[in-house]
Amino acid sequence: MRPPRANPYRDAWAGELDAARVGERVRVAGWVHRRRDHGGVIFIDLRDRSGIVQLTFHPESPAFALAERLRPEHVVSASGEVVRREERNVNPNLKTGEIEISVEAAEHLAESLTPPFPIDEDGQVDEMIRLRHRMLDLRRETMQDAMVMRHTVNRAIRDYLNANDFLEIETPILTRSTPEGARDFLVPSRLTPGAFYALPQSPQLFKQLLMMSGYERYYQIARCFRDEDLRADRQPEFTQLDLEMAFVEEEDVLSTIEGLLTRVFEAAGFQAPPAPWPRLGYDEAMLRYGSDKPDTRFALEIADLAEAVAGTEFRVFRGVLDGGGVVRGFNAGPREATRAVADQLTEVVKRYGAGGLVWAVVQEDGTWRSPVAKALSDADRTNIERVLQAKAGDLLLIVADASAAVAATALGELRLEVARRYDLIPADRHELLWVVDFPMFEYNAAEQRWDALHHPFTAPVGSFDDPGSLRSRGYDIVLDGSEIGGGSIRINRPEVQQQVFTALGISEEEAEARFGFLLDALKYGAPPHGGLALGIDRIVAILANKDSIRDVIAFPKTASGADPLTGAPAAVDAAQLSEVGVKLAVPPPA
RNA sequence: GGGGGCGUAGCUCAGUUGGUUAGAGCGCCGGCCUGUCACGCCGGAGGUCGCGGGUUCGAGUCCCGUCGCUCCCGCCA
Repeated sequence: MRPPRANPYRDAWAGELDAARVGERVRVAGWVHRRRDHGGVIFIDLRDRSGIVQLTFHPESPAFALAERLRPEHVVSASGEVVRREERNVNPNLKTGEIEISVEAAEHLAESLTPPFPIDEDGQVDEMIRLRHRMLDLRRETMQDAMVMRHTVNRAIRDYLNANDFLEIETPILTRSTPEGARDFLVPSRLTPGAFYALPQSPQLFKQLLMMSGYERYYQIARCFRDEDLRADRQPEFTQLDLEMAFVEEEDVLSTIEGLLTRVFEAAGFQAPPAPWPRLGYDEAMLRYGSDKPDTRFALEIADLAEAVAGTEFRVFRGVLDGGGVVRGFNAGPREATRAVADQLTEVVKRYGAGGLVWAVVQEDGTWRSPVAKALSDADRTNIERVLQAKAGDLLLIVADASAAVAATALGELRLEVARRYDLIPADRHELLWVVDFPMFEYNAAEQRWDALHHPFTAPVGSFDDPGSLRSRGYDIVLDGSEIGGGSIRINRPEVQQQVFTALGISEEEAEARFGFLLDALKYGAPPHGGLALGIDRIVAILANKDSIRDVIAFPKTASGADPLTGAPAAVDAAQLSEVGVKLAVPPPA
């Protein structure tokens, strides 16, 4: 860090002092991190953003009386000589451990209540308490590191895109509902009582309009809002790098993002695998990994077993196959599968809708230890072993289900569970890949209609005569089994856009009412264009090795959408409601 | 909307089969201490056992309800 401008508070960063400064007089300022009072000499670890330095107060110093009153988190400015510590007093655990400041004068700038939890340790404190006192939580080194990491990522993004002729343009926060599929946050309009703005789920339509307006390359680090239930990796407001390019096809966007993320990784201190990264078809991803965001840091690949058991008499397999279902499985490797383990693994596949799990351990004599050992013929077992490349001791896990999607998801989650349980995920490696060739639509059986898998502005490939066979020009980027972004080449012809709306069951009138402005824009010369959005919170969480994106957001919400620091959301007074023309149908919260 | 886990001192936790006055470590306060760096030693304060109800002679402990936090399913890119 550059030296701070000298003023009455300080002229040096605490954490950057070193032996080269010995003999100089410096002034530092910050918070009391720890205090060690030896009666005759008092040591204060002074913390600022740059780190920690030890202040030494001797009894003959005029500042000694002040040091006796200092307590953790008090704010103090101190000046004195940088002195080299005697050899035996050097602290090798401290960056500034070779020196200390012998304080000659100090000013007590602020006192502090006793903090509700320790600032100087990295122990697990209840998250509710951390969030209620977030200003203290953010003082902790691990949180400062996370915020710096986030800044580093944002800066690398801006540097890269600015250098590649992108324009940073802001789009509205008060807008109208965009059809990303999630519930909107609504803001009542005072000037048009009874009407509501929606907070953007993404800047999707605006960035497309910007392409049509001729800006060609746009980006924005954009706040997005979705009123859905929260998770460790989902907040009601989150941040995306939103990006769009005109006159491009898939490969242009993908290679731009590969360059960008390589740069971001480098800035964060990680080596990204060399680009281009693998492009994996959606169908293949679902078959081999049971997921549209496969974690390829470990193998455990899923294989189709329909052929292997084509001649089976085993009722479960026979019934599923005859009914058009699938039988798939994977080799979990040499595992000691106790009854308890098998039960727990079965629970996993059941949670995702599968009827059950077939498991088997191949024994030294070639027989199977398995509940279904007797139900399967020698040929069945031999064929399965061949496809799954089974060796003695291997645990084989098989799911049969009428629905290929259910079997895929169940096995995909089981694959992750096995990897976690047996510690098969290398902690120090990062894997990036693209998933491409998504279906354009998926059938929503409950509502008896087609839904867009991506969003309705994604360019389709194929014939609308069979909506289920249409592919989209969409792509997702996956990091270590987390979807960190996605995008597509968009529709740039109005008649195609109308076809998609029709296929989705959106009438011309409704399309006109909701997205008339987009359809209009398409009629005035829309260039081919496409782009992508990256989830900044998730990327930073992975790079900072945090389990929850809350740990990389300065002021996040709890799982119930509340902010314990400010008390949001909160009741508002009657006059405010009246001004915006809103009457409550429920009593306001206390 | 559904399922799991958790809630005891400021923090992290222990608390037996339901049994007297609810404990520990850290932190805090006071005293001592001139080379510590998780300083040390001595002493002390600090509790609506989340909240409400019930069972019981007696509830931190059992039951019912409720609130909050959290993880997951649904939902959501």
